[in-house]
Amino acid sequence: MAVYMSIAKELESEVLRDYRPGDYLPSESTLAGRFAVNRHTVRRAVDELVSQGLVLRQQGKGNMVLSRPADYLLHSGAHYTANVLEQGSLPRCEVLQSRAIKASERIAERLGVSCDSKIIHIRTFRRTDGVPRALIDHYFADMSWWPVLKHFKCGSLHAFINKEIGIQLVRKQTRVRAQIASPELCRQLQINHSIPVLKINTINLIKDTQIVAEHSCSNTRSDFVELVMEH
Amino acid sequence: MAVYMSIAKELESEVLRDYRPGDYLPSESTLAGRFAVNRHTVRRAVDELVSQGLVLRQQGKGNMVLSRPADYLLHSGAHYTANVLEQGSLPRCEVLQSRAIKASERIAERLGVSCDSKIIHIRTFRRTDGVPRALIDHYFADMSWWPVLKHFKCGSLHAFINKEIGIQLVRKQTRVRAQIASPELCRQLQINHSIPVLKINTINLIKDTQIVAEHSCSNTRSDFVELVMEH
DNA sequence: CGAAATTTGTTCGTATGTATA
DNA sequence: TTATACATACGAACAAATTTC
Repeated sequence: MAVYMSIAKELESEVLRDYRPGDYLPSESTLAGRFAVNRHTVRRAVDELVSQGLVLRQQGKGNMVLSRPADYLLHSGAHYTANVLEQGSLPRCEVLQSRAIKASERIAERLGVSCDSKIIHIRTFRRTDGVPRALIDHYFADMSWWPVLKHFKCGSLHAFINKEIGIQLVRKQTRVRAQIASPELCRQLQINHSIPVLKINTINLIKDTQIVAEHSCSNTRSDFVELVMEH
Repeated sequence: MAVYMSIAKELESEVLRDYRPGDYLPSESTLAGRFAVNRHTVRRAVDELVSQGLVLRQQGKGNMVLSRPADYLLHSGAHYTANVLEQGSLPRCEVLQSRAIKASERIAERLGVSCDSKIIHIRTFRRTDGVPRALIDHYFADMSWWPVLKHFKCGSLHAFINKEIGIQLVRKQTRVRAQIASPELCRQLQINHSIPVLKINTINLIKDTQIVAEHSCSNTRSDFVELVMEH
């Protein structure tokens, strides 16, 4: 095995055993001295920890140990299980943004409206137990809902629509993919860049019709969440 | 901007414009000559493409351009979409391993059998267009299927069961989560460690009964797969 | 089949730049 | 301002995997 790999493994086990989130590793020069290798070799080892999401590099400052990444959490069996159908219907969420916008090409296609049509965009944020869990963009095709929807502040969005507009939404399609989180999303979800996010896109119809009423796009951190579908 | 970054961007645009999946980049030495930098610098640039999932490093062989990765594909709308229902039913897969084993605690629970029961384990591997796509472990509760199942070599597993045993399997439950790929999985799926894998677990019943016949666990590379569910 | 050439992978050494304390 | 720590870049050498002859 390459020298840097064995150093990486040693550092990893030390970090897991002796360090707490927020602690700093010894400087790269110090580690190079300790392992009697060139600093490049230590850097390559630390690279491994960084790509595992265990450590954050900060120029001029040091290499900080992060809170436990995906792998460790998932094996703890303590993660949260979410039903894919519940997007938009969960009671606990807060509105980050609520506005009328012009539909982008992609959104317009999904909603089945013409490009540059005015649509409603509501961005919500969900946490459970104080932990940021998901950031969801909801798009609604029918601008006549705006006077009502703009007053939605928190709670269950679909329940709000049902109560205030008298319309029930049903899921037509769900698309799921996974990506590494963008820097912006990392900040918002308070995760390390190495933790994947589940991108869950839905299309919702007005019940008993084929009319597309809503398109939602969620970014859900994958380190605590497992999607469940009963067929 | 760092030199390696500008080289990375130049290479990225060239790859997207002039290369097709399976093509090889010029050797690192050649690129170093062309850009008049040290080979380390070119390597660092190629690292960027690798971590984007655009290029695959192969020692002794070269740096291969992969089929379009997440970002590009997702925006082009041209990426591969997989229906979550098709796990086990797709025609193209090869068997890596086929054996009778004792059920682990976790698997036994999912299959609804007692711990240490003998069960069937079949590991299959799926590629499309020559690109590794998923590695799937299938577990079957009924050992009486073994004399038949051990002869399954390739094709569609569920079609094989239907034909040879006369039993149709239907999906009961699907669970999806995302993780960073383990080093072993990286090798098998030929992906970089920074690309997440979708872990898709299913429970399948014998049609028209509540008997659990199969539990499958797939590891699917997420850089060009999107799961689609029609409700 | 085996040796040589090619290509990527690792490690050292050295130097300089940039961010932070 | 100075010292520390990480970031980038060059050069050299050898190892390991693959292809070519």
